[in-house]
Amino acid sequence: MAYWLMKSEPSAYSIDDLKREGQTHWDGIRNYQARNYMREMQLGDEAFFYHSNCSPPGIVGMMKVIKTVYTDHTAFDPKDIHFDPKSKQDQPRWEMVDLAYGATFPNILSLSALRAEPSLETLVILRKGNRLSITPLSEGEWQVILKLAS
DNA sequence: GCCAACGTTGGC
DNA sequence: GCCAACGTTGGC
Repeated sequence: MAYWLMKSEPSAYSIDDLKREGQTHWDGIRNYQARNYMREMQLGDEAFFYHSNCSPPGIVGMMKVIKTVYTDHTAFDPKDIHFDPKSKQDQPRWEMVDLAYGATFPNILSLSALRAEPSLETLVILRKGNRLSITPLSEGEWQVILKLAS
């Protein structure tokens, strides 16, 4: 089973939103590498929910993959903020997965705390300027994150 | 295929 | 608001 890191701006969609709704479509991903990672996601995989572009940024909880990748229909909707005219009905360019709420950490695992952990120095989110909104985690990384979060 | 221009992300 | 990083686009 794999572990992932998935970012969202809480002003757009937060862990509290997910907790209230129980599950969600992870739509709006418009980055090829992130999409390709979603294609690798398997049922039962776990994902850490990272709040970005907020104060403080950090990992706030966990989710579980409950539906593997399928067409992101929001790309077809001209009124949707993530509309992409290059994604055609007969040849969709973008995809999404479904995730279920798992847990909210008792304390946010802040970016600064993650940075202070030497064993996480290669964690992709910590690389300055990295735009990837979805990244796979190595076993060493997710184990340390779980330990720090408990 | 190169590369400059441009847009987005996201921490600070 | 600033700015570094970096993905995307398009001319050639």
